[in-house]
Amino acid sequence: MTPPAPIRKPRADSQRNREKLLSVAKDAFAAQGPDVSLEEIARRTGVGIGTLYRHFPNRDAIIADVYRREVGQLAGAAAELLDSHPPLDALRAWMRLFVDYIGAKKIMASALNSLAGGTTELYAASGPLITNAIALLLDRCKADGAIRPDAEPMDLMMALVGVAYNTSAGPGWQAAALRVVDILIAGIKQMDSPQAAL
Amino acid sequence: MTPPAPIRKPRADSQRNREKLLSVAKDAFAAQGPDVSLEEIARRTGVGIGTLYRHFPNRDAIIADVYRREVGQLAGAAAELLDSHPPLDALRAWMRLFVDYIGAKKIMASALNSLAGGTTELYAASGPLITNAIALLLDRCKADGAIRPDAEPMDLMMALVGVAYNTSAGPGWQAAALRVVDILIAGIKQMDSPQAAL
DNA sequence: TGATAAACGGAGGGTTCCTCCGTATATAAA
DNA sequence: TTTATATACGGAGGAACCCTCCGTTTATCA
Repeated sequence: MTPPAPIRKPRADSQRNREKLLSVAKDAFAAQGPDVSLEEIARRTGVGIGTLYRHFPNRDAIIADVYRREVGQLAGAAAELLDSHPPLDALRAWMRLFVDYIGAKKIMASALNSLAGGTTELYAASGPLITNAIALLLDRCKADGAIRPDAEPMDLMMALVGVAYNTSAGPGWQAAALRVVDILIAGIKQMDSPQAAL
Repeated sequence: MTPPAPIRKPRADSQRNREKLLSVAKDAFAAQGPDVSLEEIARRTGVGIGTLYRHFPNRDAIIADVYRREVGQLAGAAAELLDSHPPLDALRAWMRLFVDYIGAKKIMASALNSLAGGTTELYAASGPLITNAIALLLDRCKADGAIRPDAEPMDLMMALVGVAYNTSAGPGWQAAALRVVDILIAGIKQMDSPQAAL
């Protein structure tokens, strides 16, 4: 099906530029939110605006690429936590991690948010990663009988995004975020399981 | 302190235009999100861009005004529900209402979200209304012993915004939203109260 | 009916988005 | 090495948008 492999090596300058653009964009987005001027990013990177647009056809594309890796790390943490903690603890720990992580980078929150808004491309890039991570955690918890069997990954995801987004709001947000995580945990516990009484 | 009351009646055309701008803006925001062109709004309204800017010094101002009333209605519903339902039921019903209501108008979600993001003016306009509504509901529930006494209004608010924002995402979002509401309700129930067993 | 404070409208300067295309260069073949 | 060319680069430029400024119009009040 694939036509004979392309003959040429990708040009080195191209790769370099792409890399550097992503790095600059990451900082810019983190510092100024998702509305930074793309021309600004190109300028700071030291390339022409045309170069930026050749690598990333539009703003969403660059956002998606920027935070694909980050989301990957977050998703990876789920498996690690499960290795070292009982399922329910792992779930709680991961949820806190999620809130911290996303809260620190608002772009990601608005990206995850836009799950709804039509910019599906963004979600398509990283949504499944997160969903799978949550699903993994939930499945283990269910296997343990620690949580109700009808809990859906997306349910938690939706709530967490909201919490993460409002993170860093005022003083006390951190405590608030932890409280919400605990409320969610309490809410999905299996009510008639032994642990529920805790 | 106030200087002698102004002598002139406000001009009729001014009020008319302001009203019409708000109405058009409301539809435009609902249909296209918070990034609609203000010139477009002025155009559709049939006034010059200058007129729009005289009435609303910037985009945030117009958003704030547009959704101030809506939020007011939502807040009012809390009291009504409390009149006709037991506290916990009222709370659940109101939360569902919140999700539906905000979900239908993305602007409001992103406005509420921006609670965090620095655009505090937006939140200042309507945030307290919502917070008070939730506080009222929670207080009644606490008085009944139906929920844990440490539940904070903002906690629920944060989670709800996330759910609302992702509302209308894919098929099944509605069911998902209801599930999350129930998870939250379960999470804030007073565990050792009589109702908890339900 | 006039005077005038108030409101209107839109031109215009600045910024950003994204496209297009002539120029430069890294790669591969000679 | 040299040459040919596919590939990438850079930035000018048209369109849309933001918001300001100010000359013109008009609703109010005497």
